[in-house]
Amino acid sequence: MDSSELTDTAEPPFARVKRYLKQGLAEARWPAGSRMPSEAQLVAQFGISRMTVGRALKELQAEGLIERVQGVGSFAAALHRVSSTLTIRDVQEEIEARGHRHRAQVRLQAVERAGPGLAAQLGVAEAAAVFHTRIVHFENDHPLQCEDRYVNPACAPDYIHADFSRITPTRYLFRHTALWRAQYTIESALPTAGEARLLGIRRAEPCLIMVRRTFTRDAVITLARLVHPGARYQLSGEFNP
Amino acid sequence: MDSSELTDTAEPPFARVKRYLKQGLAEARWPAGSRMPSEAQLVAQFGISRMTVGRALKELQAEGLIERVQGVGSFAAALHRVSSTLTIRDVQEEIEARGHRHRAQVRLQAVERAGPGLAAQLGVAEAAAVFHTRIVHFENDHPLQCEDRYVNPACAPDYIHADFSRITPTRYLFRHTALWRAQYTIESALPTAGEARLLGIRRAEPCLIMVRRTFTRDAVITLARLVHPGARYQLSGEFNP
DNA sequence: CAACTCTACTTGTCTAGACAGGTCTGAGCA
DNA sequence: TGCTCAGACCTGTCTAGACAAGTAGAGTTG
Repeated sequence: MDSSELTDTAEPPFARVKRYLKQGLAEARWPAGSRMPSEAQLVAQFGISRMTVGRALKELQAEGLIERVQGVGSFAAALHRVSSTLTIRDVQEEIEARGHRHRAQVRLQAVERAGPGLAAQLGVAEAAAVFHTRIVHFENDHPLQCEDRYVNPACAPDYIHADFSRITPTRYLFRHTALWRAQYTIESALPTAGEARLLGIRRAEPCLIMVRRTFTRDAVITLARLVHPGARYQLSGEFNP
Repeated sequence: MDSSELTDTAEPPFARVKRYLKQGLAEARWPAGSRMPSEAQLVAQFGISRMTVGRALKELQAEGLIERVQGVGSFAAALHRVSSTLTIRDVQEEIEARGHRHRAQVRLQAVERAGPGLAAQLGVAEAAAVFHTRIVHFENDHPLQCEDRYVNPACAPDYIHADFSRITPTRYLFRHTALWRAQYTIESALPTAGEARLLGIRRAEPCLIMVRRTFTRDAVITLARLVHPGARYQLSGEFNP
């Protein structure tokens, strides 16, 4: 085996340029806000074409590591915000990924008339019919999530007939609607009396609550309130430039 | 003004291809998992070069909308996970972005000896000296965050002399260290007695707690516990493919 | 029937050059 | 002094073609 080919052959040119620049950024060779080498300089330095250098820079820009301004140059980003991708997964998938058993208990599946607040949030007429489900999700027979969900019948007319002990509403809606946009908020609060009962916890136990609204291109699909016992649930993630 | 140039002139070819594919995905013209048009087909359809089509597809892949397999083809992604970028901002920046006033109260700034647990988390020797600060951040004179932070002196030797009523620790560390990686967890829990006192809330009030560790390339910079009163703080975000 | 090979198709990457459009600076002019 | 404008330099985008490498299926061989 030739010892000369450690990173040479395997790594394509654009990746070499990226690695070179990333390393320089990590070592603060180009302090935040300062000017990075121009495309032309990198072309000369690495002996490759401008398209290839451009690709490396474009990807670094997409990762938020540098900022580029047409006509001016590329600059080391002030990493004043650490960002990472927060993935909102289907609760069943999440539980099974941990190697545990998922079970869902349907506590409510009904057609209701929308009150004024709900009608506004779902973008339907007041007193219009909406679907309402309340489902408790268990991880190895411990309640993990209480899912209270309203669905716009215009987007998923058969939602009310689905069997949610077999497929989660999230999965069902992914499969039967064209998702376009989603909004969420995450907060910490106490559960309602009903939620505490369904989750088998005391009313004083703090919960991580996520409220999510998803949209098609021009309508609201669903409004969901997901309540998790604080002691059993946490979001975690990583940032790795 | 010619009415014929609505989207033609302004939109570059690669963006047109992206828009075409995105729209098809949103309309479920290519259901999740199914085969998308190949590069060659798009080249013929749009009359542009393969590099340009490739760019459009590569960006859609980076956005998680499609999956590509060399030698096989491109496929509509099963959007089983809705993901969005969770940005962890400096608390001062966040408050000022809302147009409010930020004030910090330094309650502790000391050198301590690391206990076994802390030493392991910071990657220092047991009983080594570490910096410890506890700061309360106010938004318009309401306590918003209690920040309990340990810092590895090897990464920021002058941290202990900084004036944290003028600059937040987050900002200070961004400026004086080379950030490489960060980890966080978010959970809902009750504050400790001391935290409740500092935040001026009851011990029974749920809090959103973020624990963050940041790293240089080979050492831990800092371990921070950020406690927010649940009633006053929520994370929110959006997902927009 | 099983194993192999060959071929068509796909994505991954690169080149050398081109034009467009934005920014900055300094020279020349009023 | 202050204004304008040309040139230098930068990124943004595109082209036409090339080779590499992976997959799937058809056809061939043992």
